[in-house]
Amino acid sequence: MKPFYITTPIYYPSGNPHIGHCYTTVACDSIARYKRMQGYDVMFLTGTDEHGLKIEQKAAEAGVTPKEYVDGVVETFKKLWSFMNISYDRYIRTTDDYHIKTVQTIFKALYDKGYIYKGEYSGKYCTPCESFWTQSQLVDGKCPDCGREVTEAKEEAYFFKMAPFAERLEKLLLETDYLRPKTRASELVNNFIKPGLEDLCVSRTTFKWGIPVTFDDKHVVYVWVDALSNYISALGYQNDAYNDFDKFWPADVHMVAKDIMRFHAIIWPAMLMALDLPLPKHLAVHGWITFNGQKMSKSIGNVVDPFVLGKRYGADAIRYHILREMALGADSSFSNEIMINRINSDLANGLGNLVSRTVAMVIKYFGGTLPQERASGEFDDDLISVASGLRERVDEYIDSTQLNNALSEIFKLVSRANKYIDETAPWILAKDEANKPRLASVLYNLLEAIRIASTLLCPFMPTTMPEVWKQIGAGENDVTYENAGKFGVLPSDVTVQKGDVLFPRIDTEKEIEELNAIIKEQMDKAEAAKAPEIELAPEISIDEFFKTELRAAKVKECVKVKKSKKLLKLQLDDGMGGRQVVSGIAQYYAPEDLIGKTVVLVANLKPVKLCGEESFGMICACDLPDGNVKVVFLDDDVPAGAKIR
RNA sequence: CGCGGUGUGGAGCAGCAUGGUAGCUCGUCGGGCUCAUAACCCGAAGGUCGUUGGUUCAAAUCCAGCCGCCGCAACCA
Repeated sequence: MKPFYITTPIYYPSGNPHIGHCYTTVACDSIARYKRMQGYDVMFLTGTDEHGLKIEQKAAEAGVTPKEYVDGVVETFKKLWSFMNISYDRYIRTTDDYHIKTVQTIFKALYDKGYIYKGEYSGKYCTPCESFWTQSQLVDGKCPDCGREVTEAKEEAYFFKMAPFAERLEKLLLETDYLRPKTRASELVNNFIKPGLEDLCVSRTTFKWGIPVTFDDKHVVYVWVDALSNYISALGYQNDAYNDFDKFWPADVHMVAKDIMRFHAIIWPAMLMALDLPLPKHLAVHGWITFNGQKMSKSIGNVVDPFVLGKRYGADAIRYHILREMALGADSSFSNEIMINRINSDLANGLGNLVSRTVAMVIKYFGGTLPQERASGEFDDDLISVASGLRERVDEYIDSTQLNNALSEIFKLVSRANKYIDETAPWILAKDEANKPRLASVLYNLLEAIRIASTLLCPFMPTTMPEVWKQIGAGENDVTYENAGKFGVLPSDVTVQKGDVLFPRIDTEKEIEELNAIIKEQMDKAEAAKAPEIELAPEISIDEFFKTELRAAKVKECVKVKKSKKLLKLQLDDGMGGRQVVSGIAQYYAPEDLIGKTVVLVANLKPVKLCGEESFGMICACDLPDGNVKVVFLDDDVPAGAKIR
């Protein structure tokens, strides 16, 4: 049997899984099931990436050890996967012993080969939090966690050399079909490879919740080497837990969402190159599921809980919806309306109703068992050709990871079958005993179309399709991949069975109302949860306050900084000869809104250069809860330069 | 002039590497049918394919400029 290896990313369990995790996993699951059906020996891997500072902190907040904390979240992930009927073959946790062993071995090997070296990591450091932050992580130039001052600091760290792989990476991205869709390849090359790849910091000394570096116990392995290696450690690379590496590596498909594309398109291949291992065949990148056009975010509270939806409409309906809506690469917008419409029109009205009316007719006209006599007729050929060519077309879409198109192709057959009923009008045939052979033929053809469609749909909706088979009288041997390519497989005296409604039609208005109520409740909760999080910065003395010199200033001129989206350049009359300030408020104020206004200037701030423009100080503004920003305006009779205290 | 994507009937999308009657799903309206989950089938309305100019017998499709939106990079409110 030919091997087939497919992976989801390992998810970061800093919170519970949402519909986005669900999408990647369901997509991989459908491909894995399809490949198994085709006869491949499939390895489908998913798991969790359990180390890092954030987990350490989350655990501390909850008052448990990091391991206890992740154990809990992992439980929830596994519950969801079982609920969504995910058929993973292996679940890797980066806290598993064998994975730790592999990571340590890899780290050492890269060090011995000279690809990892000891250097210094410099950045902004918050002493109380013992954390390094990058410039962009800082909030108001302060520690994003505690709001205190950060200092320029250096720490010892290990680095992974990226430069040696630049050329090969560029080729991989531009000249092979590794990246799917390929449209983003040039973006990656232009932004990261051409300017020169920076060496990657691969160890930390500032937190402990990670895999120790064997030859330097101050250090733990930082995310890259730890997390990405899961794809090979899970096969037993450099460990004794499994022995599947030779069989399954290189992977056929790594599927990831676009936010971690970079790591899988650049860092992971570079690591493999350094280890002299073959590269994975494909990296399939999908977009985000946006909610009513907005990015889903826990803080907004619009995160869609797959449990809630699944319980209402069934796991298969959710699986179908997200797979059918999501095109490779592009974002897809999720809304309750779209989902309910989709479920109603495709599953209830299309497929479910087709099965229901066909089975009902076999029972009504033949007591449930078709007679042997047949008569073919008009319209048969077209239906049969659509049905028997379907498997081949679906295969192609699966192999290019276009699941939405695969589904749409299958539903063309469903539509064709519904039309065939109208064309042949079985209820009229039934009126004349002489037409019984023709009638039997029509119904048989319908059952066959349903058999083929449902066989090919089974990887996508594994719970419901067996129920379809029961109703149309298809046995286990009738619904194989092999038979999905043939017409005329069911026995000619097939017996059908009336069953439950497969996909109940959803009352759109009522459901939307109820779902909106749930969403609103969630958002309120998120809002409420936010409130207690407001923490004041540590107390300061009045002397410390006076270190900040606030002065009134008049806005004389104001223009947008061309190169940036957020910055405005202001010329201020500060009563001291004037100065230039650059302020990040272009998204909230047009330049003309500010000219002539009196604002609060922080006058003794260290000058900085932003997007090439020098800024001498800053102007004060308020953050609003909705994310908006309001500049603090003074009465216009306050003279420029007046000191504020 | 940082990099890239995108702009097609009310909504969501396909078509664009190989120019030649603008297509699909949903929605709307009209009709048909009654086997079926008020489902199914047929038909119609609705688009100067962001904008300007160019190439061409012919452009949604090729070229150039402009505008809008999105993402990455950048970015102290």
